[in-house]
Amino acid sequence: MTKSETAHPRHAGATRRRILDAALGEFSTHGFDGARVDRVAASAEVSKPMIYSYFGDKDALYKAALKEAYVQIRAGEREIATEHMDPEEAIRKLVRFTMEHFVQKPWFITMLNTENLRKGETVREIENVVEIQSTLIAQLRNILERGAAAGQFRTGIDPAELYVMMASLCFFPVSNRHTLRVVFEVPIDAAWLTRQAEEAGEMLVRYLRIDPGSETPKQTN
Amino acid sequence: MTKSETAHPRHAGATRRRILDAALGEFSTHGFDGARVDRVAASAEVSKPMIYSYFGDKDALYKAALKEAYVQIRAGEREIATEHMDPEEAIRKLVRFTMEHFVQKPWFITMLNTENLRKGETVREIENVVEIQSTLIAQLRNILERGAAAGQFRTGIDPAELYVMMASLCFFPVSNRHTLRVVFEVPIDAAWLTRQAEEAGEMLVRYLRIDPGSETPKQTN
Amino acid sequence: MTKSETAHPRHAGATRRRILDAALGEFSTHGFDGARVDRVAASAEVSKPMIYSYFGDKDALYKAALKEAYVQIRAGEREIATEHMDPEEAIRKLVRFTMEHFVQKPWFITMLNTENLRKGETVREIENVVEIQSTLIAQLRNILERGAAAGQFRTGIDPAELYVMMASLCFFPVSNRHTLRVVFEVPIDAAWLTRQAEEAGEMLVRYLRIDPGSETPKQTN
Amino acid sequence: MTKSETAHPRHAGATRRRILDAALGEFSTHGFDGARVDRVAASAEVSKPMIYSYFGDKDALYKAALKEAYVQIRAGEREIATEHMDPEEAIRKLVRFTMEHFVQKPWFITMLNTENLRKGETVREIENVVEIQSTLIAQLRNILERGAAAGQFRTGIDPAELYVMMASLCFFPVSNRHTLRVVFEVPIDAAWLTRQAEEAGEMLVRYLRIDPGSETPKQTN
DNA sequence: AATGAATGAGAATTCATTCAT
DNA sequence: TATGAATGAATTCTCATTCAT
Repeated sequence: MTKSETAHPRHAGATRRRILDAALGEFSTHGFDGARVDRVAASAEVSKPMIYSYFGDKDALYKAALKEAYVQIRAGEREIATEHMDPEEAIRKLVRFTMEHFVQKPWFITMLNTENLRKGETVREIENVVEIQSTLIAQLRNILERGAAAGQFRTGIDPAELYVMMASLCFFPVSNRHTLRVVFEVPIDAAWLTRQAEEAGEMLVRYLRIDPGSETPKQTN
Repeated sequence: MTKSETAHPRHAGATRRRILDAALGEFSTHGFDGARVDRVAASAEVSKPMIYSYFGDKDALYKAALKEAYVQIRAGEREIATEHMDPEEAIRKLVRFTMEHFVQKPWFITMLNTENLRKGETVREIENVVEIQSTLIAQLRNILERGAAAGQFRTGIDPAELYVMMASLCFFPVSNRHTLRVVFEVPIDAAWLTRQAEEAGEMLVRYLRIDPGSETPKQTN
Repeated sequence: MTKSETAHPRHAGATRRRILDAALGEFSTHGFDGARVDRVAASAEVSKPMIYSYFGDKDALYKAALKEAYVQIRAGEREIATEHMDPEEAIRKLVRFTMEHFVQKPWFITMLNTENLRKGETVREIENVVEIQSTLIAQLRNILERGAAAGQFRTGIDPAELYVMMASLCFFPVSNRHTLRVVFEVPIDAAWLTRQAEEAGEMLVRYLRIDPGSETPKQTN
Repeated sequence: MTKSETAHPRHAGATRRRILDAALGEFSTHGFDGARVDRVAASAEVSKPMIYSYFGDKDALYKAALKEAYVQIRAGEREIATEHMDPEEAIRKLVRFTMEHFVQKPWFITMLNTENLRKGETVREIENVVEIQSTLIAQLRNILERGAAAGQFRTGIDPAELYVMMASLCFFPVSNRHTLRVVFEVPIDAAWLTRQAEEAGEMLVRYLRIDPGSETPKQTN
């Protein structure tokens, strides 16, 4: 279905980049079916045939844009350094960072939503997806280990699951801000989200901390 | 249902229902732009002109489906009764319930994502949306008050914000299960989600509990 | 690739017919790749979507037109009756008829040429092609048998092969009239073709007649 | 080759040849409208602008390819020598040769079909087409004269018309082999065509031979 | 002489929507 | 109330052709 994204290895320069950026903007704004190749062309200031020449077809363009979304996000993630911070502080920092990331790069969230609506059909086809995996998980593992070693954190916490929790707390309010605003009249803006990130940090830290009374969380079920 | 805002309020009954159900299925499966009026007609076993006669146009059909999504979800929420439970246990129950809700009615999540991609343009137009607002928030308020009164929970927690946190923890792993599965190789299935709900409950309870050492969360930033 | 030509069993009437006739005209005039769906629509006086609704896609339309070409030709062939004629005369009549057929229905020749350029990919897909097989072969078989019984014709002649010879002699000068006219300055017109048919009849008859001197044709190879 | 009528007569040599061969292959395989300049370029291993530089445009390229088809075919025809053969044998040899020619150079047949679909618009424009006229006609004239002089053949046979008959018998089964195979289940392969050529030779010879009984063919119509 | 990059003008196909009955 | 038939306006994708170097 989708042609290779390396169909034109000779094409290198700026044109491909411009198309890719425009495509990322278009797909993240309108979803796959709502995206228009015409608009990508206009926005990239190239003719439509160039898009087909560089990328093959709409599916392939989408695939390239999706991969680009991951690549850009992961590139940003590589910036934060938490290795030498106090574990609790490191967790809070990661949450803040994640929230900011989602707020400042809203296309990432919409790309993920779009791709999940498509049941992940396209991510699956991206080679090396696993390799571009979040570095946050690695950082979380490190923090968890250091926190446990220092007697601050519980043991047995899976970093991937913790990552999902952290991402959840940041993703949802950003992703759903429009409906939340209307339906619950929650005034979601930058300040609200910043505050939410702090609370999420607090929540995660409390979740990780060794319970003064009992080492194992009591099961009330 | 109160007097409907649809174009042809004269229509009622089973046909309208079938169309609405079909539309909800279609929009939630394919998003707004990916949805096909033909498929709605086929799935509802009516002719296309009927849809136009009953609902006006695709936008109006979408609006009706979106409202229906909220209505159905809220109807489900009215079932849970937590008023007489232990506050901690009530929180856990609410989380479990929310997760199950999202898992069993996946169309709700995709409708919300679709609507947020559209920047909430349509929810805004739905009359009485605020009225169909989650009863969960009311329940949370009650639980928080009872917990605080009992000396178990901290005070000053906004129920709406707590609701967002709870929803976040349940929504994200379900909504993003396809990409999470591929990118992080997290084996998201029913069992995983159930476990995640338990952990989310634990997390929320710990977040709410009065901290033995310090009443107010320390700000390390 | 090609959708079923019975996609719209409810569509019956004149519209389908008009499209089919227009398509036959278009494909036979321009070949498959030169044919334009727009022109078919204009010529049939319907909108393009109707064509897609009735036939599926260009391939399927072509398939229907090709089948129609065979059907129409075979229908014409059913008219000639040679059963009770003198065998030699019957042969001559068949040749004359075939030539006239090709001259008066030139779309048949171009459809065959078009289909052969496509290596018969599409005829192969037409159900019951063999059944719409030329009735001429049956007639030839009958004539050959009667001629042989009457001691006029040689035996051992394969009717299909004889049919190919007869068709060859009529097909080629019509099919290639434009190039023949230019390259060999042969003035191919109705009269010329009529005369050619007479000569072809003579040729076939002489080919079939029992050789006065030797029963078996001498092999000089 | 005499001074070419192509747009850029300055070009010559191997590159032009490669393009021409590629074009002949492309046009004969796909027809005019189905032919792709890209494929010609790829197959000739030159860039597309080269093609335009050498030949002008697609029409001109087609024209050159068509002329080339005739030139190559006529070049082949010059090889056979029948001047000193027994007239009957010469006829048989010519038929065999023609059939082989068509079988081994199938691009000729498809080029002719393509050009006839275009109503000979392009042959007409080729300068000197008449000069590259089949040498077979000259040979046939010679054979007919010798045969008549020897009392073997009838007189009054037009060599051009005889050529058309001979060509018909060889052209049609090759040109239409795909449809014949499917529709009449005639197993057309090399052996079948060879046999057909023998029968065609027999047919032509019988057609030409002086009829012992009646000199002039009887007209029964 | 040669080509990588680029595009205008189509061409097939789709889809929300309406007409006629 | 109900629908089979029909279409205008896109939308994706292609292709002959040219530009710039």
